[in-house]
Amino acid sequence: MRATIRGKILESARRFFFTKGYNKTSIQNIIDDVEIAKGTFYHHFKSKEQLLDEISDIIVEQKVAKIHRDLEDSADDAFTKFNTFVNQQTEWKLEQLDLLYVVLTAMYSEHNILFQQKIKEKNIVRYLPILTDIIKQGISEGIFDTDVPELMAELILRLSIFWGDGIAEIFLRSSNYQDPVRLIVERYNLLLQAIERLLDAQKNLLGLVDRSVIEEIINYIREREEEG
Amino acid sequence: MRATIRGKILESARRFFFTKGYNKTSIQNIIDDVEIAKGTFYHHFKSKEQLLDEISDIIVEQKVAKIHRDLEDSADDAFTKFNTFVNQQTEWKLEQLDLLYVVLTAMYSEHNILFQQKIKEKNIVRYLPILTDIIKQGISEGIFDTDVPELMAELILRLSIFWGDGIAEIFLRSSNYQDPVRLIVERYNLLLQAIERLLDAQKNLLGLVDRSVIEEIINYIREREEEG
DNA sequence: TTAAATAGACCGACGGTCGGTCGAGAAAGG
DNA sequence: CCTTTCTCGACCGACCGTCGGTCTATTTAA
Repeated sequence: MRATIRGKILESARRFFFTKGYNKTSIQNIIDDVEIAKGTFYHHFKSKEQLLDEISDIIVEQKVAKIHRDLEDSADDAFTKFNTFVNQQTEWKLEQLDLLYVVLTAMYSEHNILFQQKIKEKNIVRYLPILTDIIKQGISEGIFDTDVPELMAELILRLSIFWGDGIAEIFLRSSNYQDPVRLIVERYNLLLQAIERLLDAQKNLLGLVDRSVIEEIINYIREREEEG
Repeated sequence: MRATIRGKILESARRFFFTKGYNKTSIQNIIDDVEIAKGTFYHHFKSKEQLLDEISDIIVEQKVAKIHRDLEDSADDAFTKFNTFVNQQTEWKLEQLDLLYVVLTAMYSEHNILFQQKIKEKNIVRYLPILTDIIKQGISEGIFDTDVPELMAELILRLSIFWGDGIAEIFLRSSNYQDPVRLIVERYNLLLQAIERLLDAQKNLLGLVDRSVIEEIINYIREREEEG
């Protein structure tokens, strides 16, 4: 599949979007990289934005597929499932630590807002049923309490995503802060505490943050910055 | 101020951004409208983005100034101040009902994501100290409870803003829903309930939603849509 | 006289279009 | 069964209009 022209375009564009940003990536960049002509590109994609849509779809679908794999046939209680759900979000960051700084920089630049937004929207749509199920299970197990599980799931998703923006900003400007690790841990913990309160959770969700993980990431970013 | 070329440019651009969107508004549109030449524009603004920055500044500052006026020298308790703070956000919508549909459509189109984001960021920065003060007052009055008032204020702001996106979407697609008013009231109330839980509020913040207000807005939008 | 303001021709880069080439495989003819 | 003809669509790249932005000349006002 990746051997086809279409696949090569997607692959190349994805790399460009993640390193240069969507706006800053020109169709010319992509066709030079894949070594095809303008017309060939527009034979396969009707517009630059269609390309963006397909790529953001692929990214979200890959993540969702992994969550489903992690959760399927699980006999875990809602509390454990919730942790699986949360941890899955940070796993990628560690696996791809060498890419994280570049990706975060590109993702949160002004040239990538559309890409960012597409992924956010798709994340909400795809994660919503998963989180809703977990919350409903938690209600029936008596550890969560809310009248509107689906709406509350959406609220928590939106909060987490938008809150994540603030955390990413600290990552990116970590050299501007005295103790970025503390700030991030503080923020991360507050999010968990907030979710606890929102779900009226009977079990403690806190203590999930692995401080050393955040230190590792920050140190990595610091090194990268020193290198230039 | 509005008689100067600079003021006219800002005024014209603001109108274009709110009706056509930032991306779709060309410098040519603006200079044709104000009847000046390219060079004149670039004498006053170094880039299109600087224009966007100034306009989003103006918008946010106007709203913040009004909140400050509403809250200054107030002897109200935190609960009342919180209501003032919340209501201020919906007042504008009613005052400018004739513009609301156009503005919402433009604001939430893909051609205006940057504008949207700039305003959101500036909203957070400028509202944060105001909300923080209210929460701190509430803590000292014993009606709110949180260890980190400032962080919690930021979290609530981010949540409200991102949640507002979801509500705006329903407004815009209200003809697709059986009962958009119910959906919006439901969502609005959930936000208030969420804030209550986040602040561990001792007083009830609910019941603040004026259902008739939302009905009025929806009906107005419906009429507009029927007109074409 | 000089500095600020205004003008508009001009530039390169961009996303997107369009007429056209060309080779593989189906269809038709022997 | 082989050969010729025809059809299809992947691929090409010159070209277009639009855009944000620059530059230099001219006007205006202090």
